[in-house]
Amino acid sequence: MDYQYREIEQRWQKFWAEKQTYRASNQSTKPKFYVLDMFPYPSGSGLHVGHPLGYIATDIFSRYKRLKGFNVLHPMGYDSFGLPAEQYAIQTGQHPSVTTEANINRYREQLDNLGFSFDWSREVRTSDPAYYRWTQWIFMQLFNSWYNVRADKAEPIERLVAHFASKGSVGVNAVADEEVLSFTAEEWNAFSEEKQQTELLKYRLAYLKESTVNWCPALGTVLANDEVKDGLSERGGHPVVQKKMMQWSMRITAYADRLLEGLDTIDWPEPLKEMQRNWIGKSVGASVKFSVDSLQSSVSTDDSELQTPNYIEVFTTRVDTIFGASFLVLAPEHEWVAQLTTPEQEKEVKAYIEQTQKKSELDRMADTKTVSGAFTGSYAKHPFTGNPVPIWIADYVLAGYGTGAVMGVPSGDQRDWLFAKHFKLPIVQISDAQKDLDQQADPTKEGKYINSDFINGLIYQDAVAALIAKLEEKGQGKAKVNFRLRDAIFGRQRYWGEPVPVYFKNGFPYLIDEKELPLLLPEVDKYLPTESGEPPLGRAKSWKYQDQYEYELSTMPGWAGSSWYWYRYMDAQNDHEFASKTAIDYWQDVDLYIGGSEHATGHLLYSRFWNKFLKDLGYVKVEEPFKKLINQGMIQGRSNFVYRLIDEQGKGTNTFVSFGLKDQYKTVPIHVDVNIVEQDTLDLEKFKTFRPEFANAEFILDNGKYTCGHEVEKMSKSKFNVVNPDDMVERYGADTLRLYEMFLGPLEQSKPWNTNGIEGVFKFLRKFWRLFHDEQMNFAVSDEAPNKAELKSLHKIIKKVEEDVERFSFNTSVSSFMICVNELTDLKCNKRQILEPLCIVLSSYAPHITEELWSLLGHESGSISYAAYPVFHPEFLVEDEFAYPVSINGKMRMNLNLPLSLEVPEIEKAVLENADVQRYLENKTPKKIIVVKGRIVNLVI
RNA sequence: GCCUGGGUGGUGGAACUGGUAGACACGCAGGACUUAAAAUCCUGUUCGCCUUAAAGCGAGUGCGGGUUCGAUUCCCGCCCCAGGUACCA
Repeated sequence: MDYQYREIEQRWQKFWAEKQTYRASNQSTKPKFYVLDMFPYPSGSGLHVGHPLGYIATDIFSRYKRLKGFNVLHPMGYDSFGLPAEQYAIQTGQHPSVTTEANINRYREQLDNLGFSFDWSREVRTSDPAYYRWTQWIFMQLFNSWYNVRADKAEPIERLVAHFASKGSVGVNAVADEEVLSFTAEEWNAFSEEKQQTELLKYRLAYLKESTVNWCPALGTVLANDEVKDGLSERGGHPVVQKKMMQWSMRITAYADRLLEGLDTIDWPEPLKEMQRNWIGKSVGASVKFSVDSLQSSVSTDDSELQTPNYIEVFTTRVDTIFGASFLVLAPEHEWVAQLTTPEQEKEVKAYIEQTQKKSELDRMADTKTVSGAFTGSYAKHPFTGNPVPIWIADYVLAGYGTGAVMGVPSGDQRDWLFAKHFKLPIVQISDAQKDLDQQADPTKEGKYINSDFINGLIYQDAVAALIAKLEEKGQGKAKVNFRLRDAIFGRQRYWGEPVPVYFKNGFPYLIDEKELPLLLPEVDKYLPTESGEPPLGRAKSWKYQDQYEYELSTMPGWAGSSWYWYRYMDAQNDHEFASKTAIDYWQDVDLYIGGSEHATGHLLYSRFWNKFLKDLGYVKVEEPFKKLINQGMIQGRSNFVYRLIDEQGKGTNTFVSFGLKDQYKTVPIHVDVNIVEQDTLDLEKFKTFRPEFANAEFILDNGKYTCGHEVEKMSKSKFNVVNPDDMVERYGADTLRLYEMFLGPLEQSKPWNTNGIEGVFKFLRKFWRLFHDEQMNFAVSDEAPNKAELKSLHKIIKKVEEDVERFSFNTSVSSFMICVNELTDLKCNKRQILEPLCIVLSSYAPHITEELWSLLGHESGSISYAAYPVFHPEFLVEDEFAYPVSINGKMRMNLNLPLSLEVPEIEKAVLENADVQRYLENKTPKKIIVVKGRIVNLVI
């Protein structure tokens, strides 16, 4: 029989499903290996050919590890809460669960088509109540926890309450809101419940607080920082504005340091780690107080808590440059600008503030060249010299970072330098190593300090230490670490998400009882906000706790469900816990995680955060959940174009010009469906039916055919460049598609999809199939003993695939398979002792064809999936002769066959005696002869 | 600007620790089989020069330099492409 890929593939897919071949057990004597894919959001458009790239890689790896004797966990599921289903529901009235279900079924069909070895008994869906019940449960743990800095971990809130009740707020070192109260134990115990709850909320890891949020009016919801790109929403590209709202947040900042340090312990791509480092944005420096007399005197208020202090606090990473500070700059939004502005400067300052307010966020970011600012008229006092330092405002200082105020050191910072030049402020040299200060700032840390009072003559480290000590002594500052990372907003004013398991009593949030989980998403009549602007859950009838207390109306953000899902796979059916202790103890962490780099500062950061939290509470074992991570490259689309001739009026005609001739005419390019183009040649008949307007199309051909132009773009329906994996499977089979996607190039690299090369891989599989068959296509395998050449071929591939898979170089394996099959074809090898192990080696890449041949080889009951990977024997690769490349002056001239047993002097002799070598030498004696045994010979004349 | 990758034939790419650059495919050209097509197989294919041919010569891994017997690989300077990021003090 010829290679009937469709029939073979469907039969084995059914076999695997029925026999549950890939079901993993939580108990095994084998070592464990956990291979995870980033689970997909099941979108309405289904999978295109780019989506399975990572899944194919993980599947090859999983299958390989099974052959190597590992107990492999390789699960799949769906991140099924999210915006698109809800937007669709708003438009059609269709319940999101209905569309989601339909999309999932479609995804499943497409995934099954590719022969993945997923353990589907562990499937998870984040929108399933049996799943989100545990997302809600984790939220409750976060609400019930605080971060103890001394222990450097999260602890139950009861421990904090106990501390307050016995010792008051003294001795508490927590990551908390800024404005926490100081109180004694007696005071705490005398607080009303409301006051106690208000105070505790400032410590909880999941907390409700009025904060400035990214509000997206078009989507009617708030967004997390990572969901906003350049002032627009990541989904849909709608404008986002800043707004103050009561919002649920997650105190991820408590974990900033651990999130940063953890990066050094995990095997992730460097760019990804760098992105997380930048996102966390740790700056080590100092905060320094510059006293301002005018501040205190200008304010009079009785409430001591609200009293304006008599200083401006700045954050700097270069406290060593403090003697070069010739001015202070505040953000225009800084809260004391009005109080600092003198009557004479009022007009100027007001005008400047107005001017900056007019600039949009985008303009302000884009325009970094123009120097602007205004003088407030006030002066601060330099903490060491006591000299007056003028206070300015300028929009290059951001209100949201640090303290919203900086000290201007023009000799050390380029922005300060430009500012000083522009406004003619003094530029003071502070180090003997600084150069060309009339040209630019010189931020060097080398050299010794000058013009710097008591640090004169010191080097950088000593100066910083001396300054910090002095600042602390004077109470004018301290060493400080600043983070860019902000707490993550956790509520979304949307319907299709996990309800927050919280109700309100007297305006204070309380958790529902754990026994009442899951808190089910209620039915609503419409998926829109209420008339009064409440989130959609406000429409639900009798949506009240114990029929009297209002539930929280926001739902959780998309990242909630994906921040712990890898644990659910370990024990997906558990009704009592999110996963049992035994399961977590066994599987521990993810050994290999593959997915896109777009999740760098979202999912991958939140997941690490929740994981660390769960570890603090003792629920999980490891500090980092994903040991090794690989970003697969994006598969871009490759669009094809036809060129429509346009007439004098510039109107499109009915004639289309082939690519090679288009420059001779006036034409416009039009996207054409890549599925009616082969090797860039257009199928003219199919084109006429592509769109009704093309029915009578005429063509100007080039060499009798119509050649299309092409361009690399994002794969999308509107560009007609979407290639569906189902079509590929139909035409070439899943094994071919799997091999081809790997053959395309290195996994991490982004590349355009191009179907052109797939034939080569298809041919390879058929050639492989023919090794097992005679001329009449009857299965024919001999039991003859293999010869040396055959064994060499086999053992080369055994070794190569082992090495390639371990370093995720899947593309080179495919080439090597081709070489191996080409060699065996030339040797006319049909020997069982060669072909049987070869089948095993290839089975992780092409599971269907190898499974079929495996059964034809007589393994009728068992699947090849659990065969043992063949053992590599180096002796079969040993050669006794080697074709030495002989170079003259580094240029390769010839090959010389010599026995490998020869030692260096013998090789030298043999080479020099060779007639061809002599011809090149032209009777000269070489100055030098380099011989590397088994490698090369180089003669220098 | 900064950070991280990367730049190799007509195309995708290979060359893992410095040792025969272009493996393996696609495409293209030519040929075999066939009434024909498909399928399959064979030969050639980095560029340039020379030659009837065999062979030979020269150049060549973004550009310019360096180290080395020998550099796609290491070092210095520059250019370009992709991704990330930003008045972060």
